Amino acid sequence: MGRHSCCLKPKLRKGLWSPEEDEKLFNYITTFGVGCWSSVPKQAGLERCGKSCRLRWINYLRPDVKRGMFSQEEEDLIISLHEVLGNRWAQIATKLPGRTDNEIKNFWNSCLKKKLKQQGIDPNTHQPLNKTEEPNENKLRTKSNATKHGQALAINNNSSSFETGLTNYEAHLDEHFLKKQVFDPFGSFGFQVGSDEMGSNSNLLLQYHQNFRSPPETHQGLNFEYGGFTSMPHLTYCDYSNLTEQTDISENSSSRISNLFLNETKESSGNSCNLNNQDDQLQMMNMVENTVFSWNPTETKLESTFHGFQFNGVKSEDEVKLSSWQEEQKHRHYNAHEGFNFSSFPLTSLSEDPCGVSLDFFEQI
DNA sequence: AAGGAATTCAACCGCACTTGT
DNA sequence: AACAAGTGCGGTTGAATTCCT
Repeated sequence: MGRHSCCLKPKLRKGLWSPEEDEKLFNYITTFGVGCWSSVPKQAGLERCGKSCRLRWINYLRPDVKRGMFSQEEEDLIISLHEVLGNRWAQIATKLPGRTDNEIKNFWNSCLKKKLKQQGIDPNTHQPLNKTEEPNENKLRTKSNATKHGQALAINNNSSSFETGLTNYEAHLDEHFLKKQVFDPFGSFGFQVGSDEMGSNSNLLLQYHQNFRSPPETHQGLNFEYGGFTSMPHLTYCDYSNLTEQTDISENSSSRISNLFLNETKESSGNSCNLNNQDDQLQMMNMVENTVFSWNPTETKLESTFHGFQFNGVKSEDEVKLSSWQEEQKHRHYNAHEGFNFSSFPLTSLSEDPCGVSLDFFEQI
C-alpha cells in the first residue's frame, strides 16, 4: 500500500512534464474538474499515474498558484509558522495563499535554513546556536520580525499572553489577507510588483505575468497562437515593467489562461474575428486585461465581467461521450452565464481559507 | 571559455491516513 | 472487522541552471 497501483504499470511516463502533457492536464481539469485522480490520466489522455497528475496540478498548473519570489512578509511568516508547526508544510501553506507546500518546503531548505544559520539561529529549534553569545544585529532583526508576525504564535503557559497573541496574529492576517477586496485567483496576494497592497487587483494579464515567469528574451513580436506551456524550471524572472505594446504575450509561459481566453473568444466568434491585425490583437488584449475577476463569498465562486469564455476540453464532446460524473463536474465548474467556478477545485494543501484564520489552526497548536 | 561545484526546484517515493465495500 | 483503493504529506532525489575558479 501507499503506492498507487497505477504507478506499478511500467509504461507510465516519469520525470519532467512536457508542455503537451501540461496542456492536456490543464484542459481536462479546467473542463471537468477533479473527481478521482486515478481516472484523470486515462480521461485526459496522459501516460502518467494519477498521483503524478495531482502533484502537477497542485504545484504548477493550478491557476491560483502564486509564482515568483517570496516577499519579506511571506518569509517572516514562514519562519514564524515553522517555529510553531515545524515541518508541517501543508499546514504552513494554508496560511500563505497561493503557495504550495512543496514550494515552501523548497524555499525553507534552500534559503531560509541557511539564512537563519547565518544569523546564528538553529533552524530546527529557532533558538540561538550559541546561547551564551550576545545577539547581534541580525538576530535582533529576526527577532523583531518574529515579533511582527509570529509573536502571537509563541506558546507559553500564560494563557492570557497566548490569547493576546492570537489577537495580534489575527490582526496581522487581517492586514494582509482580509483586506483584499477582490479575490485574486492567480495569487498576486498584494506583495508583488504591480499589485496594490490592498489586493484590489483587477488586471488579469498583469497577474499572469507576475505569476508565471519566463525569460525576457521571449518577448518579441506579437503572436496570439496558443503555446504557453513549458515544463522547464524557471530560474529567472521577467521584469514586466518593461513590457511594451510590441511585447509578445503568448510566447512566454505566463499567459496560459489569457491565451485560452483569446482562443476561445476567437472561436466563439466563429473565427470571424481576425486577430492577425495588431490593433485587433491589442484590442483583444485590452479586453482580457480589463476583465475583472471577483470572489463571491456568498456563492463561493469566481465571477468575472468577461463572460462567455469557455475552456477547450481535450476532446470535443462529439469525440468522447461524457459520463454522468463528467457532465456533473463540467457544469459544476463552468457555467457560461455565471462564470468559472474555481471554488470547486480541490484545494488540498493550498489555502482553503484565503480570508483567514481558521479556528482549527490554533486548536492544532 | 571551460568545467567543476553549488544551488534550485520539480518530481518521485513511501508511509500514514481515510474511505468504500 | 478486514481489506483494497485512493489521498495527503514530508523526505529525498536528481536534472537543470547558476556560480565560481
